[in-house]
Amino acid sequence: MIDLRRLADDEAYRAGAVRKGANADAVGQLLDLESRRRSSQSTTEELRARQNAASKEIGRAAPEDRPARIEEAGRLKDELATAEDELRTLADEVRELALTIPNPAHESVPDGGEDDAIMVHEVGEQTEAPPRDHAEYAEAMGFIDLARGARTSGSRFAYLLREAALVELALVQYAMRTVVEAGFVPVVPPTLVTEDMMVDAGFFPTDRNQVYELERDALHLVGTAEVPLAGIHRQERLAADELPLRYAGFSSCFRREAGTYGKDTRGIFRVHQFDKVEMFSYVAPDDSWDELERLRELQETIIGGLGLPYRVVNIAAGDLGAAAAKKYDLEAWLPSEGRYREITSCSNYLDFSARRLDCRVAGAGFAHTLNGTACAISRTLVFLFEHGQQADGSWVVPEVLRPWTGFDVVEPR
RNA sequence: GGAGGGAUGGCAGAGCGGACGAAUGCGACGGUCUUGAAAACCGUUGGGCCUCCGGGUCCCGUGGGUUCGAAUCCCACUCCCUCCGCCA
Repeated sequence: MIDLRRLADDEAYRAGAVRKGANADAVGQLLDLESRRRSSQSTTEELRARQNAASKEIGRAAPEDRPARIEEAGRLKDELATAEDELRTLADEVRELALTIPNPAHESVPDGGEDDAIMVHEVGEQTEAPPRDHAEYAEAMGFIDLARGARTSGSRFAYLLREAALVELALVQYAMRTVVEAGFVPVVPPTLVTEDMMVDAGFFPTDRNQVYELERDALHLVGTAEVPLAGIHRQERLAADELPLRYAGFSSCFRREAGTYGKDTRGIFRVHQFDKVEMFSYVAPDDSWDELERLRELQETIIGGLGLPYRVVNIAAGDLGAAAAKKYDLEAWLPSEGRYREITSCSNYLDFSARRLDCRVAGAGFAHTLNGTACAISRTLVFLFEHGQQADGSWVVPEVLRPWTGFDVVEPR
């Protein structure tokens, strides 16, 4: 949720919102509504004060004086009801509009859209395309079965089989261990959440059509563990000395991928269901920019540790999600496409999400929240399938995963 | 799925239409006393929002309702506990 007071007072903040794609007219309309709401609140509270005082006097008054006083208080009550209706209407309008205003981009975020990200740095070599892309190779190896996945659940669902299923589990262990050693509390969170939780975590109303909904039970399948991790300290007051609080959630993730028809249709690059280890930090307001760099470094440790070449990019304002003030993507090199593709990302939400979550730091306003991917398993497998392919068709397991897989190489089939 | 019981301040727990933002105890903080500590005694001790900075307002699980007035009465919902059934 946008900081309305700051939106009114701070020109740079307002400009940051517009850089993110907020409609300047909508911002103006919102500020106007909010100022009317405030004045309506003052009027209403003044009326209520009079009504409260009148009622209290009745309790003190002599019995014979009461009827007249009750009548007078009744008149005030009607007047108050009108003012309350007006206030409620204004408050609803403010809230509805405020939810559509994105978190302003930080000054270090470049202008523009998808193609305007700035490269921060690059690690490893851009290798040549392997004989087979990940989809073809993984099907040939019996690692994934897309046809049967489609028969069971429709397009963009896959079976993960044989050694690949074990590698998936190894990736979970590897990512989880790395972040737990960095101080994150391991969590297996709920993956079905309420409507309120979706709103407070910042996904509704903006990303509603990406989310699977269980209408009968009024629950939603999360697209990322970020949602339930954001819920851990919802409506809580955190002590400054217990911060930062860092959590690593392992969960399945469900995404409708509406509007992506025809995009990334091969293999398991983009699927409706996948597993992911997600990092989430609650920090004091002054610490969030340092924390963003820390998340990025951890991601580099994890992706670099797997031996994947990658680069880090600073995402442009127009390509940021509503809640992010800044976002880094780690893009790994995908040999079959001859380009870098997103493998993880991390964002600083500042107090944007915490305001909706009503998560505060005692004496320091709202907490700042950040999140980042530790490892999105299916997506990571795509890269590992391509980079691990050998000339003889065998597939080599990254060294860091071997303690969990129990095998080093898978012979060609 | 069925039947009961419950939800009040950091915690425990009273209050069940009128000076209740809320007794009391514990805890925490400050002070007196003490070489220091404990004990004892005294005092302080939730938060949100608005503000013409005087103050005002809202919060006793949540949302409605009754009333001049609700922690207290009514309705709905949520969560927790106990028992029965079912189940991984």
